[in-house]
Amino acid sequence: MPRQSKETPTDHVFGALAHPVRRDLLAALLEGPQTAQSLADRYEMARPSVAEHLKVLRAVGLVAERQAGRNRYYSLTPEPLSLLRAWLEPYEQFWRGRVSRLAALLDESAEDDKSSREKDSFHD
Amino acid sequence: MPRQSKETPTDHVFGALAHPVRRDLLAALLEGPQTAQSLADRYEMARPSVAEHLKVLRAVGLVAERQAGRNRYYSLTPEPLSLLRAWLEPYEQFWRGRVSRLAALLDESAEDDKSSREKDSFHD
DNA sequence: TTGACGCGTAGGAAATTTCCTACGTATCGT
DNA sequence: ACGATACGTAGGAAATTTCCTACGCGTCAA
Repeated sequence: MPRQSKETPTDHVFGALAHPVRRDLLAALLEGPQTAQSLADRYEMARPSVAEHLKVLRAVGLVAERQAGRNRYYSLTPEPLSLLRAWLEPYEQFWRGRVSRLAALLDESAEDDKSSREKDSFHD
Repeated sequence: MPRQSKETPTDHVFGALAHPVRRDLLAALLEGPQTAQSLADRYEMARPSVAEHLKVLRAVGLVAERQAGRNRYYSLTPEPLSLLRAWLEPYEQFWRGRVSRLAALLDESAEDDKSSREKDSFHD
């Protein structure tokens, strides 16, 4: 059964980044535009396989192509990664909340717990 | 062929986040600790399947378990997401660089490089 | 033009992932 | 103690992903 047709752009970005080879390709493109062949040589992978991965990256807008004669250069267009940053935000907020709550707890317990020297853990 | 045993913690985090259900589970845990059963009901999925996903999340440290009698509560521990933020950084830097380079280009006409074979310029 | 080269995609085999039911273990209420 | 409940995991079927070779199209250099 197909998963669902209810995928958001963020879902697609996560899907594109899910594969290590695709992340490696993005990292390689940080150095500048490359052809599929040069990328394939670099990763000891057949060119068509690299092309397939690049197609996935292009579908989510992480990569752009520029035709130059019979060569085709792929370049990095990292804008969609902002979706990833946006996805991250609630969790960082959660994390900050947890930390500050923990700090408050430590503060209180430091006042209440002057006599105790043991390393009591409070997560169990 | 198994891909490789050379996976970094960042690779594992990306792998854990690759599946929409697992991202949904994390989102649900933002509201507080939950049992596998309540999460399963919420997503119309069998409990063992949810348990499997939670196992993956736990393996990368995104989720913690707390036993309470015969119930087991899963809670969010988003620290590993900092790896994701770190991964993001070079791309944001790249993006900022591109923007400022474009601004510079608009400001002044640049000199020609020594690329003699072909014209190689940004046509944007 | 012709032949060599770079390219994307089709088609399919192999590996992986996902999700279920069935089971065994531990805990709660009576 | 006893049954009901919550849990994790095993085992396997189905879907998906990944990667290759083979092919056809367009481009460069003569």
